[in-house]
Amino acid sequence: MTERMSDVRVRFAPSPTGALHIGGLRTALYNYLFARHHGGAMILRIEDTDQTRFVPGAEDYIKEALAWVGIRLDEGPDEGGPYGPYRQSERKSLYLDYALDLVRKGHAYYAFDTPEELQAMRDRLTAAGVPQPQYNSVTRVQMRNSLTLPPDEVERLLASGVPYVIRLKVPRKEEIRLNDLIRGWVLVHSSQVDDKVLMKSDGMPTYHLANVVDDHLMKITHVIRGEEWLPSAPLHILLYRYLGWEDTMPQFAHLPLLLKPDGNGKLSKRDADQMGFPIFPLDWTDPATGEKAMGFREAGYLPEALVNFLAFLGWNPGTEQELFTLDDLVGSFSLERINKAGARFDIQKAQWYNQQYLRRKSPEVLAQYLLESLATEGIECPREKAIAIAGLMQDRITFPREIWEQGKYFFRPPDSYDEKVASKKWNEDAVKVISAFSDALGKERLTDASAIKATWEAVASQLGANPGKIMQALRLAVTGTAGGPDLMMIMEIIGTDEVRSRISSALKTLKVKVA
RNA sequence: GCUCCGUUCGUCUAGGGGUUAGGACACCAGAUUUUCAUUCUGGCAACACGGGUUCGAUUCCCGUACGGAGUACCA
Repeated sequence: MTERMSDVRVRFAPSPTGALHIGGLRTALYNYLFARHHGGAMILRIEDTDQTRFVPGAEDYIKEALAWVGIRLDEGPDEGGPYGPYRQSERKSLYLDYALDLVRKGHAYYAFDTPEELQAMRDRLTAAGVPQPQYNSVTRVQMRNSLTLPPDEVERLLASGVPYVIRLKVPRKEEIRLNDLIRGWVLVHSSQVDDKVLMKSDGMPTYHLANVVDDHLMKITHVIRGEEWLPSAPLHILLYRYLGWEDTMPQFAHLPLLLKPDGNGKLSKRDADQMGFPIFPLDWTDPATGEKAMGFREAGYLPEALVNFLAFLGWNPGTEQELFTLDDLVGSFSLERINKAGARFDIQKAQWYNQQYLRRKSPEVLAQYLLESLATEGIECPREKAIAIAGLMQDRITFPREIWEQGKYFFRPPDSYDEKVASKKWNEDAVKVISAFSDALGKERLTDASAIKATWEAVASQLGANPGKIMQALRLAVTGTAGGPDLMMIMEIIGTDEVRSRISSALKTLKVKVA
């Protein structure tokens, strides 16, 4: 199954126009899972045919994001491979021949219309009541192209170097069928498809041509991409047919979209900003505007949690198992179990996954996160101590940084005290026992939690108090807060001298409530 | 508008002609914990609507509604 080599070849083909969207990451993930499950190849192809939208750094960002979540590439711009280059801009010279081949066969034609002329056509038709004017089998006869112009005029224009595009000549009446692996048979009438531009006037191919040519040349067997491509899939079918590649055409699988958490529509950066969660895998700063966006990595999400969460947005194994590592997913994945309907993005589920994977980490690994937080705070801490703290905090946190955020008292005396607890628990009894406890600590040199606990209980019972009842007051004095891990362990870690100093401060600061 | 795609608890989903419609997240309650968190137990909560087909439909078919995508010399 997973180890067998096969001829399955899939590709993830993003456009380097900015940070990789989380939906794009999921598409990459599904491609990867499918490839690995079948022992096939995973290819990265950069689709940078739009020079106006190119964003420096975007390609590196994409690669780093894929690497972060554990998606390994078999072929790509960096990996190389037998079908390179893997950047479309570097394949530019390839595409024109295929477009010309289509022209020769009568399936494509030159069009010389200027943007103004196109706009005029649309305006005219809109005014005449056509809601969405298209350049197609009926309108092309009124435009300036090699189907309407005399041949010698076409020759002259081509030779004169005026800008032109090559358009696909879509038949007027034809049914185009597509057997989508997720949706089944999809039927589209060719009258709904317009004469798409194949070659732009700058000499670059459009997505449609480049995509089909490259998928064919790279021997792609399965095209797994977002549902937004479904409407143009019939066009691609036509292209394969006219290019003579229908026999080896890849199979298509159009993935359901990731939707906004509430409301409706595609998940967007704006939603993420408003609701305070990331939408990009890694932090991203737009080089043009300087605008920053938060990443899942920097927000404290573990890659295995993101992967598990993303995989389950639109796919499930059909069992009740919820936790899947990347390798588990590779083993269980199948296109048949992908849903048809779009999935709302629920960040709470992502947080739950994060918690689960955080629990599974060793305290040693978690301590590393703590040490990083401490370094930025300028606090030094022995590794052993960090490990002990990480172990205590492990199952009460959702993000690694919370070890520090919720456990500052391990390193600093409280700068304030929880008022609710103070007013409820800081009473004469408590003060009496806590002072006596502090004195007792001063006489002995206790270094472990159980000895400290024994002392606490002894002092309390000597004074006729219930050690449990006034424990909260002690916790308040030592940590300033109401919650946290076992107090005795906390005191062991910070040491009894520090405990005594904190008790003394608390005794001075906190007022005893007069009954 | 038009074309295509979709619709099971609030969310992610399982299921599938006869089920007490299952799980997870979230939420609520109880237990445990000196506290918080964890953990455990329990609870709330769904087949969009209308027609068919059928002994029987949430499941199949057709409509309707609602939602999504596409409709560029962007991908």
